[in-house]
Amino acid sequence: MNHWLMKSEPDDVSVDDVLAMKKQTVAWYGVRNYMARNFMRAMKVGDQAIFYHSQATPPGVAGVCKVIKTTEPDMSQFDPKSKYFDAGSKRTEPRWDLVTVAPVKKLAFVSLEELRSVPELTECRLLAKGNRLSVMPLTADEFKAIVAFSQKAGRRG
DNA sequence: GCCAACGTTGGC
DNA sequence: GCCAACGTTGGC
Repeated sequence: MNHWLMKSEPDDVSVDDVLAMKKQTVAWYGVRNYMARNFMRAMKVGDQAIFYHSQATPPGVAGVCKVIKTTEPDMSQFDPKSKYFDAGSKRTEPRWDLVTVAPVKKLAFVSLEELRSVPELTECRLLAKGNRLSVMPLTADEFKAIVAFSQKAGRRG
């Protein structure tokens, strides 16, 4: 099983629904970066992903989800009304894919600032200056360290 | 709102 | 194929 970190903006309603466990599944549409897309293509059913909120105050991790369906074409790329529309993508040769995820658990929130204090994460791309990648792999150690830090933070209150 | 980082585009 | 200009992301 592989581990991942997936970013979303918290004003994306479907994402809040996941964290609130209101939705059973969420199609992870809107990824428009080739590297992030390629990481999604490498995902397998059962892989777990840390749920990260970017553009939030503060930004940080808020939950764990798992892949329940591997990549398929992201249909929003063909919708001229969508902000994710890509005029250059052909239906016969879709450029962008999505995976479908389901919530596993909500985590006690860990801010980006706190993540910087986790020793296992010093090499993690998430913490690199200027990082913009919205989907990235984590090592098992990095994944475990984030969850453990959150559990510690949760007990601390 | 600002700015650093960096991916993408387009002229050549 | 290079690279400058441009656009977007994301932290602050």
